[in-house]
Amino acid sequence: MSAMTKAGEPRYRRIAEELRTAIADHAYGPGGRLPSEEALAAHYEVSRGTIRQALMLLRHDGLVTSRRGTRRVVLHDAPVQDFAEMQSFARWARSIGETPQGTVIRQAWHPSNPDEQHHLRITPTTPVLRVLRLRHLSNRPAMLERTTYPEPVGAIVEPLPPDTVSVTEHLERAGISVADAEHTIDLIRADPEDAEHLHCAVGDPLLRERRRSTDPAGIPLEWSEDRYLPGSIAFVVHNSLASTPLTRHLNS
Amino acid sequence: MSAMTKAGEPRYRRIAEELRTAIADHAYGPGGRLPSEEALAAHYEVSRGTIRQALMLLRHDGLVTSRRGTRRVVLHDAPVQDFAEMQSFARWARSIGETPQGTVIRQAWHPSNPDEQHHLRITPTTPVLRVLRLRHLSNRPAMLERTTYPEPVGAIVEPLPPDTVSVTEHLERAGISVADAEHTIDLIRADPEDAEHLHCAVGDPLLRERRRSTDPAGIPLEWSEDRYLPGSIAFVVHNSLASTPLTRHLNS
DNA sequence: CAGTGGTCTAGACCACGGG
DNA sequence: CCGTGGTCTAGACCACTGC
Repeated sequence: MSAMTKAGEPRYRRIAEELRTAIADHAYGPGGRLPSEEALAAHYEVSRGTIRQALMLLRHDGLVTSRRGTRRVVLHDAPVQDFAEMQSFARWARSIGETPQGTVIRQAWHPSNPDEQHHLRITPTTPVLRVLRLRHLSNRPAMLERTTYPEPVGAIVEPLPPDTVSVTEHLERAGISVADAEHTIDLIRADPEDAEHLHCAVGDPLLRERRRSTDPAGIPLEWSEDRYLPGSIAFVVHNSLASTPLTRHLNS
Repeated sequence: MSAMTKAGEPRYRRIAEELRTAIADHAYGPGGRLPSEEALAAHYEVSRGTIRQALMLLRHDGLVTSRRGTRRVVLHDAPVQDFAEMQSFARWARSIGETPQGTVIRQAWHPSNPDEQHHLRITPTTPVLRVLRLRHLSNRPAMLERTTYPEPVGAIVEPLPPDTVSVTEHLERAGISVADAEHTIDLIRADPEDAEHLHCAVGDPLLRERRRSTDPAGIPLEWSEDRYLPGSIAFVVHNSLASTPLTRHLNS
């Protein structure tokens, strides 16, 4: 929504946007049927292939079904949350009407440990920047973030003011953008450090999200372990036969 | 791996499978570069479009990168877990070498409550089948599952023996298959019923997964709330600019 | 049976990366 | 500058759904 449709955007993305809006405006459903691909192609004056690309986006977002033989069916209303919002705590907070804050508690360069070497795919000799950051949601502590950056990214993060609200947005301005991320979600107990900063008791349960982000070339940009106070957050995943990004693992 | 390449499978899927195997055999990387689309098209004797469909699959699984201007780069080794395994507790358990078990504790038809009506998209008058099921992993209690089925599915589930290991597989045999699912993951405290069956204390933290599954036409097949003992499980999500199924929500 | 989405082809041009 | 992937076209045939 908002931002005028950018001219530089590929045609199929703009069409997907229009369809999203139409669906959000209940032009078809839910439960309603979309026009056929043929009809959409005629309407937008593009080839069927382009329409299919647009529909693929809606499909992966769980907005419409797709079955051979039948018109596409509109599912529930749009969740409308994008990659940028998942990637950035600050952006997410703003999108739900909360005020994000961040405070760096500790930050220093260290020789990387084996765990970091594995996740960031670096060699043992390389130093990394470790940052401990407390995140607030509208003045209440919500999450404690332990992030490790490899050298080039760390060099950009290090000089930022300790109360920087969005590190991600600074990195983007520096030309560093995230293309992929892998998240592991489980439950953990607060250690003394967690307890101190999140104002909870040692041993209290926390929701843990470990995350590795990579750039478009597949080079790791950060390895982070975030611990959320319970009650403040839930993670929502959509998956389908078409794309299955969610897996279940034994905690080891 | 294993199963002979089915002839009925579309060409691009078979190619994706071959590429997966090649990657798993470290034919290129990790860090290595895939042949160009042009070269792959020539090798498999298909058009570039078909190759791109195959590569799209690997892309969504986070197996390879893709950037204009450069060859695709192989990322980490294959996670190899598919939709079927995420959808079925029994299949997942077997895939990690554990023995799954299930016991129905309670099962009965009820008039649907507003929550169920919303998630299953049914009218207030429709009855639903509520099932309380305890899941074991190699003889240890691992998860307590509260599932609600709408009428047609419930009618199939009801007569199953209480110790049925895989309900999903029975449904498939009856021609009912899941195409989409939405999962919400958060943290919750054990209530007396949880505590009794999971052999934990009331108030102990549990990892909760709420799930709605729908069939290819978008019709809800089940609404379930699963509570896992901590330490036994983690959820892993992969997302990218290309597809973002993961979102973060305020718990309300 | 007609209509629809799934697969596939053989081209084309462009935007970007890296030498 | 060249090679690469990203976008797009205009066709074709098939598999399936639902009448």
